[in-house]
Amino acid sequence: MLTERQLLILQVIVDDFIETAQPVGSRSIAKKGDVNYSSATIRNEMADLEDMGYLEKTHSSSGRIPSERGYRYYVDHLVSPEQTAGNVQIIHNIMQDGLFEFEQIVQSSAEILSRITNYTSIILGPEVFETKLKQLQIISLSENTSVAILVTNTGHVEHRSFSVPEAINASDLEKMVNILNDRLYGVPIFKLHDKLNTEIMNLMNKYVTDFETSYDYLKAVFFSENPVKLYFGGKTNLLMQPEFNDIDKVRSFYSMIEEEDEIANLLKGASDGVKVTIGHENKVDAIKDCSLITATYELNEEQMGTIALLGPTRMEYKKVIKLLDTLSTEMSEVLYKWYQDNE
Amino acid sequence: MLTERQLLILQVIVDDFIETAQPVGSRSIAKKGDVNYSSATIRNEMADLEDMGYLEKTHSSSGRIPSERGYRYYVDHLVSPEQTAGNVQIIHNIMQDGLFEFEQIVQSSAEILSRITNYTSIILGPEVFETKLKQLQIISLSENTSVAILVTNTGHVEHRSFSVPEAINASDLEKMVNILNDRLYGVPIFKLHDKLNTEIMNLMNKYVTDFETSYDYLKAVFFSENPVKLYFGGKTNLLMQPEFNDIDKVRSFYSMIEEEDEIANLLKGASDGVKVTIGHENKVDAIKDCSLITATYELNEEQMGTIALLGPTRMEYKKVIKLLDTLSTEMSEVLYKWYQDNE
DNA sequence: CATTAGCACTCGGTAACCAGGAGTGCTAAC
DNA sequence: GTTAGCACTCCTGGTTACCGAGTGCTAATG
Repeated sequence: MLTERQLLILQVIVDDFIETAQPVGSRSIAKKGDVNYSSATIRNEMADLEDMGYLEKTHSSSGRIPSERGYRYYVDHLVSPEQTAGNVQIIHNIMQDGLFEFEQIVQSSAEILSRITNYTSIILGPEVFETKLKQLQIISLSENTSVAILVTNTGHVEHRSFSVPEAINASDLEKMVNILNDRLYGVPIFKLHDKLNTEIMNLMNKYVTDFETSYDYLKAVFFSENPVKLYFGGKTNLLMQPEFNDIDKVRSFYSMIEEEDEIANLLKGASDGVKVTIGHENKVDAIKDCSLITATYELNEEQMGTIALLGPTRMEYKKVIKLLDTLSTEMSEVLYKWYQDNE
Repeated sequence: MLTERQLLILQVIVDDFIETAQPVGSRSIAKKGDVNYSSATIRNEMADLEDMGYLEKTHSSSGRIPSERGYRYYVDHLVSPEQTAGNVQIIHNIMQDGLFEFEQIVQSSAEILSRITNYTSIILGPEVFETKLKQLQIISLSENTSVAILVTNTGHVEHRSFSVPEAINASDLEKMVNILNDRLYGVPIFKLHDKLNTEIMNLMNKYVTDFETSYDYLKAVFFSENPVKLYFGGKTNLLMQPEFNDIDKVRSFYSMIEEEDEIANLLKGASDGVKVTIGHENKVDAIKDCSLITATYELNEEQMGTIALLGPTRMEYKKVIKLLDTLSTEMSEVLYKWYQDNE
C-alpha cells in the first residue's frame, strides 16, 4: 500500500512528466511548493516507488519517469479530471448548431476533438441499428444507367449508380421499387435483409414477371454491405509530439493507421463509459507507447459507436478524460433527440 | 552545348541517383558498362557539368548528385518514358469496370496511382461544368426536418438535411420543388444559379404565396457552394523515402498537406498535358525538395480537373510520366462516354 | 590533343576520449 | 524519521584521430 507521501510524489512526477516530457529529478520536486521534504527524502521514496514498479529510470542516474503501471495507478486513483468551460461550449455549439446529418456531426466532432487536444481522434461511426428506411428510389440517368437512392429517417442518404443489364425490364424494376417502398417503410435498416428474404420474397413473385434476375440485382444494388466507417481527426498531430522524434516510430505508426480494419477492431470492443488503455495494454504493436482513450455513445441504452483519442502514454489525462465524457454524452443526447423527432 | 558524352554521363548519374539515393562517384560510373572511359575522364566531365550547373556535390569531396537544373534537363531531353504493360491493364480495368460514379472513379484512381508509384497522389475533382440536373426532391423526415436531394445526369448525388422553419409552408415547398424540377431539368449545374435568379424567379411568384422566405431558404439548401474537392492517395507514402529521414522535414511537409486550399491552388493552374515541376520551381515552401507532376483530364476540349503525383525530386520520372499520361487520357475517355450516354 | 594513371588532398562518418553536469544511492549526522 | 554530504553513474557535447570514398590536378601516354 502506498503512503500519502508516496501518492503525492507519484502524482507530482506524473504531472510534471506529462507537461515537460523530461525525466523528473528529486531536486526539482523539492523545489516546488507541493512537497515539503528534502530532496534526499524524496529520493528514498522514489526508490521505493521504483521498486514497486510505478516509476522507471531511463538510465542508472537519471530522473524518474512514470512506468505504464505508474500511469495506470495515476489514471485510476490520482487524476482529477478537469473541464475547460470553453471546450464544453465549443462542443455544445457544434452539436446543436444546424447539423442535421449524422455524418457531419461525427466528422466535425472528430475534427474539433483533435484540434482541442492536439492528439489524433478516431470515431467509429454509428451502427445503423435504429435508423429506419424512409424511401427507396431509382432514377434513370440514361438508357442503361441508373442511380439508386436510399434515404433513412436520420437523413442519411446512400446512393449508388449502376448499369442496368439488358435482361432486366425497366417497368419490372419500377414495380418492384414501389412494392419495396410500400412494405419496407419504417423498417429498421438492420432488419432489411431478413425481411427481404422472407415476406417480400413471396409477395414479389406475384407481380413481377422475370422475378429472380431483377430481384437479385436490386438487392445487390440497394443492400450492399456498408462497412463500419471510421472518422479521423488530426491524423498528423502526433508527429508534433517529442516521443515521435524517432522517424522509424513514425513510420510504423502511420503504416498501422492506414490499416482501418485493425483500428476498427480496436474500437469495436469498447466497453461503456470512458476507458483508458495504456501502452502495452494495447494489443496492437505500433501503438505500444501510445495511450488510447475510448468512450461510447449510445441510444436507448444501446451502444452505437465509439469515440477514441490516441496520444502518447504521456497524455494529458486530466483534460482529456472529461472531454471525451462530455462529448460522448452530448452525442448520445443529439442522437436521442433525433430519435424522438424521426420516430 | 553539351557533348554526347556529357549527355550520357548526366543521364547515367541521374538514373543512378534516382535508384540509389546516393551520390554517384566517377569510379562507379566507369565500372558500369555504359560509359567506356576511365574514371579520370569522367571526373573531368563531371566537373564541367557541375560548372554548367547540372550537377552538385554534397560536400567538397563527395560524388555528384543532380541539381534541380540537372533534373530539369533530364526530364526535358534525356528521359525516355516507359510504360509497364501491367499498369496499363490495371488502370484500364479500374476505369471500365463497373464504376459508375465519378467520385468512386476518382478515388480509386488516386489510390491505385499511389500504390503503383509509392508516391502521394492528389486528384483535383472534376468541375461540374458539364453535369446537368436530373432531379431535385425533398423528402420529409419528421415534422420539422427534411432532406433535400439533388441528382445529376452523371449519377452524382448531393444531399443535405435541414430543419424546416415554422415560417415555411410545406405545400409551398412542394409546389416550388415541382416547378423547379419542371424548369430546371437538363440544365447544366453551373448555370443553375443564373437561371434561378432570372426566369424562375418571376414564375414562382405566381404560384407560391409566401414566396420570398421559402425561396431563399430553398436556394440555400439546394445550391450551397460546393468547393472543389481533393482526393488523396498514399498520404503517408513519402514517409518511406530516405529524403524524409529528417523528422522536421516530415513535420513541415505534413502540416502543408493539411492545407487543402493551398494544394488546390497548386493544382488548379495546371496546364494541359503532363507537366513536371521540380523542387524550387514549386511556389510552396514545404515541397521545395519535392517534384510535382500534373496532368489534366478533360471533356470536349474543356479541362475538368487535375491529377498530380507528389514525390521527392529524385522521382522515377521514367515510369511516372507515362503513367500519368495514360491515366489522364483514360479518365477523359470515361468522361466522354458518360457524356454521350447521359446527354 | 584527348585520354588516363597516379597522387595529394578534402571531408563525412565513426569511434575514442574527456570534462561538465544532473541526478542517484548510501552513509552518517541530526 | 529526516536530511546533509559525498562518491558514483551516465548522458551530453565538444575535441581529436583515423579511415575511406571521392575529388582535382599534374604528368605521362598513345
